[in-house]
Amino acid sequence: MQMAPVLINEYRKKESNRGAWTAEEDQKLAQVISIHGPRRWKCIAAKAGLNRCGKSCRLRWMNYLRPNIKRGNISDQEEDLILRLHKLLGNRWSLIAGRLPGRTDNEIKNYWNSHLSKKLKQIERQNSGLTATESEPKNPDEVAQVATSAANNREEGTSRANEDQKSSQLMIWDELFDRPAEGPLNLEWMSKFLEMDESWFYFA
DNA sequence: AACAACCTCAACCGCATCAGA
DNA sequence: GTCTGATGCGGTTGAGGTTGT
Repeated sequence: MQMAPVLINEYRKKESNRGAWTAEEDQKLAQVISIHGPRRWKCIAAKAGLNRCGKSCRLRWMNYLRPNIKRGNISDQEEDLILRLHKLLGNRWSLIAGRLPGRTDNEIKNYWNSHLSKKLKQIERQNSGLTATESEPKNPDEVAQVATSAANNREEGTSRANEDQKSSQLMIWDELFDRPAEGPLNLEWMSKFLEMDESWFYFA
């Protein structure tokens, strides 16, 4: 039996709450998760008395209520990292988010779609306006390097001690990132990269 | 002030994968 | 081996806010 779209929507509305979460719902959800832990989302939704599906509860927790969620603007360093990781991993947002503590895959995906994809397109357009020789990348990282040069420049204001520490860490960092450009992606390298401790990504 | 166009981001959807029965 | 429910992921949508005319 085929339902008209409007009827389907009405039916769904009666089934469960949809749309933005209220503070009350957040509170109920957080309370139940604090007792039972973040699993068995269907049960959690029922226990919290929320007229929401488990999936919706999970998403709300993962993207908003979870502790240590970092909210607010993406820093230059984070943007640099996203660009590099996206170049490496493609649209594997959860993997990228895994290397950015406190950031969610949804947040990074949104940031990419609204900011970075445009930024890259703009850079590509600029490059296409140059001569063939000028526009030819010096190495495969060029696009990301151009996009992040401003961020790197801003780092000049940091203290000397931090600079020394950064430069040594960046050498290793760059070595890791440069390696795949030399040839096909190396699985050993990839797994090494993905297992790296989060602290590698923050030089503060 | 009013409207349109654009932007941002929370939330939803469908599909794939995993784990347990 | 198969089924089923739970979970995770990436793509997409749409409401609300902002900016431009």
